[in-house]
Order: sequence, then C-alpha cells, then structure tokens
Amino acid sequence: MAKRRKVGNLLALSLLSLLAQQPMYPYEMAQTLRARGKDKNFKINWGSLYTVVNNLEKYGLIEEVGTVREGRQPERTTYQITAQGLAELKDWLSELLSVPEDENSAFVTALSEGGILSPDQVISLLTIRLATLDKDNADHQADLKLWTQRLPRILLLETEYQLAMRLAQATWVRGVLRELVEGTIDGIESWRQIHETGEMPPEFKELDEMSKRGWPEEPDDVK
Amino acid sequence: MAKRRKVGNLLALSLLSLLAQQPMYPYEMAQTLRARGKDKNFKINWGSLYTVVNNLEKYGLIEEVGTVREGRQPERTTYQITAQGLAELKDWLSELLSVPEDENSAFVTALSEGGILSPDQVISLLTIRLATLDKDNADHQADLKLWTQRLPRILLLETEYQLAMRLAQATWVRGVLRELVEGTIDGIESWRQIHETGEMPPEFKELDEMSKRGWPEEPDDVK
DNA sequence: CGGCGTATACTCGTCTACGAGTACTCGCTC
DNA sequence: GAGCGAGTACTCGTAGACGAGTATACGCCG
Repeated sequence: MAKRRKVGNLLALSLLSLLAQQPMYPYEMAQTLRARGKDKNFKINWGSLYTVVNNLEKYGLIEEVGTVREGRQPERTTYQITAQGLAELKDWLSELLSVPEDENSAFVTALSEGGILSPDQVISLLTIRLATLDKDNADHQADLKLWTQRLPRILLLETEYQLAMRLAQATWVRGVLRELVEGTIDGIESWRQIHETGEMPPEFKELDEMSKRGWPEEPDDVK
Repeated sequence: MAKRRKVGNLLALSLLSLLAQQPMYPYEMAQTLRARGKDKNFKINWGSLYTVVNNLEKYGLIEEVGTVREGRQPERTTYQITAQGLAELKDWLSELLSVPEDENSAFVTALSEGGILSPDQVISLLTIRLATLDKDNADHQADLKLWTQRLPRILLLETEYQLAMRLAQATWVRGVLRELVEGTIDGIESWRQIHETGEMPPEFKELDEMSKRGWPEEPDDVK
C-alpha cells in the first residue's frame, strides 16, 4: 500500500462500495457480499466486519443514519456513506487500479526456500500443484462461460483476470517442471548432490560466502 | 492456508529455513534476509521478528542454544532449529508448493468495484498501471539477466516466477485496455450512461434484483 | 580525546484481525 | 404447543502484527 489509509483492511473498500449504492446495516452488508459471490474470495470474518465498520465511522467515512427495530429482532444500526467516505473510496480505488502492488505470495516464498526439499520431492509437489491448477482452471473457465451468457462482460473483468493469472501460473509451472524433469536446468546436479551426500558442494559454499559479503559490482536489485 | 499452522506468519517460514542451515540470533536472521535481498519483498518488521521467534520457541520448533556476549554488545540469544521444527518446515513447504492458494489481491478487489469510477477514469488509471508494469518488467528482466550470469538458474526460480506473473498481468491489462478504449466490451455503454446521467439503466437494476434473489439455475461457482 | 553519527540488538505498547460464543426470533414439525 | 433447527445480528476476548522508541558500543574525524 503506497499511501497509508486510515482504514487499511480491504474489506473496508468493499463496504464503502456497498454503502455508496445504498445505506445498510452491517449484517446486511455481509449478506450482500455473500449473495454476490464475494465470499468465494474471502471468508466473512464477523469480528473484522464490525471492527471495520466502527473504524469507518470513527474516521468519518460513514455515519449512523438511524437504528431500526423491525419485528422483534435485535436492534440494527444503519449506516450511510459520507462525502469524505466517497472521496476516500474513489481515491483508494484509483490508487489500487493505477499502482501495481508488489505481491509476495506464499508460493514465491516457498519457491525461494524450495532447496530445503529434494529435487524429486519438489518435482512431485509441483506436479500435484499443476494438476490442481489445470482442474480448477477448466472449471473456472466453464463457469465463466455460463456467466458470460447472463451478465455483461464488464462485470466479469475481475473473474477474467483471476483466470488469466491462474492460467499464466499453470503455464509457468508446466515449463519449470519440464526442465526439472529433464534435468536441463542449471544447478540441479549440485542440488541433488546436497541431498544425497548431505554435503554442500564447494561452488554453493562460495555463493553463500559471497552473499554475506556482497557481490563485486552488485547488480542492485531494482525496486 | 489450508492447514492451520501454529505459527502462521510467512516470516516464520523464512526463519525456519535460515535456522535449518545454521544456528543464529534474531538480529542476525534479519541481516541475513536483508543480505539475500529478501527485503525487496518484505520490509523487515522488528516487532514481528521477535514475536515470531518467541512463538517458534513456544511451540518447540526452535530452541535456545545459549546466550553470548561478544565484545560488550548487548547479550544475544542464539537459536537452533529442532527436529520438530525441521519437520514443520518441510511439511509447510510441501503444502505451499503443492496447493495453489486463492490469491485475493487488492487489484482484484479494485477491479470488481471499478464501476464506481467512470469508464474514462478507469481507462486512464489502467494506462498508468500498464506503463509502470512495462517499465518495472523491463528493469526486472535486465536485472535477471545479470544475475543469471553469476548464479545457477535453480536459485532464480522465484525471481523468474515473479517476472512471469508480472508479464502476464501486463498482457491482460493491455488487452482489456484496448477493448475499453475501442468500446467493444459488452456493457460499457450502460456503465458510461450511469456516470453521465447518474441513473441506473433498467437492465442493471434488474441484475441487482436478481443477485439478491439468486439466479434461476444458479451456476454455483466452483470452489 | 570528546563528540557525533551509525550499527547493533532488542522492548514495549498500541492497534488490528479474527473467531468463538451469545441471545434472540421465526417457522416448522410431531 | 413444545421442541428444534436455521437464521439474525452482534459482542468480546485474545492472539498477532507492527513501528516507534531505547540503550549501548564502535569508529573516526577533527
């Protein structure tokens, strides 16, 4: 997050967006999100919901518009978005759309620590991943086709994006996997050796040393 | 996260991985991560570091191996990984490599709420994003080339993956952008209308209604 | 040899995320 | 008409994330 938001949780963005359309009470927000299938992406956390609503109010982005007691159900507090809230929403959306984030997914971390496992293990794990990806993507694609028939595409961009990313991931994994299996990837023999002998081959030790001292003419990672 | 880990922070994974190679004290772990350029991905949070180390110890994944006082610097507590910790590390890595996560990036959320902004705004925001992506990717690619000359590729997989994902994102954004600009995307006129007249066209209202009641023969999103 | 900037190594308190639990109501069945 | 399960609407306690702050030592410049 480039700029520091008063309420940083992404749930807040969804809530602001809902309230930009009509006033609601918290439980209703959760229902609406669920109805729109957003719960596929994030589990609804009741704790977070009420915390976020409170914070939004605290910072003046939404305001209480009255409490209703319908039937004999518990009292419900209805909120509406404020002018400030609308401004914040637009500003936030603008930032998120225009500034690519540095995503640090768990998979990336795992890849960089993958050397702990043996090459054969990694090959088999990635094979499982790839199978899951392919299966999910096929389902996802079929699903998207169905939706395309009843909704204008403009509303499905988010789904299309997710699918595109998943497909790209599958393609990448497939490529690496082939190289690993064929053993054409540079460094794999040393890696295999480490796991067979328990010994670190000299060229790796050297790398390790160097990483501590800093390389000669270090190529200073950009960004 | 499919399984619930005793220590869920990804930082814990990196720390376990470090300690699998040699005992260290916390500050040293941070230095090592930084030296390896991992700080490009995540800012080192001192608070988290010590919290995570404590938790790892609490759950028996690492253990104190002695406190040293070198020179007259403050006392340092050195930790080493336990058998349990090594097992956990391997299990965790296995999971992360084999199970694709449902990533819910900020961009996805923003895309799905993008209708709040006007089409022209979104076009200009995405144009900025694309420019940044292209620039970053070019830098990243040049950088990777340099590294490839001094490190075996097997150690660069993580970087290659990140680049591949960024390139895929750029490609997708470029495609959508073209469609938006050309106006060939289904639903864009209605969207434009909303922002010009402030009125919701009837077909959108209808969709809104339907989303609340549930569609006829709902295509039950998979997963 | 005094002073100041930088590195080391951590501590503490706050703010946030979250999930289990609560309490009440409605509709339905037996 | 009592009992039960599903839905409604939220509360509260705890665990975790995080950053600002602290304290000490070392180098080195004049």
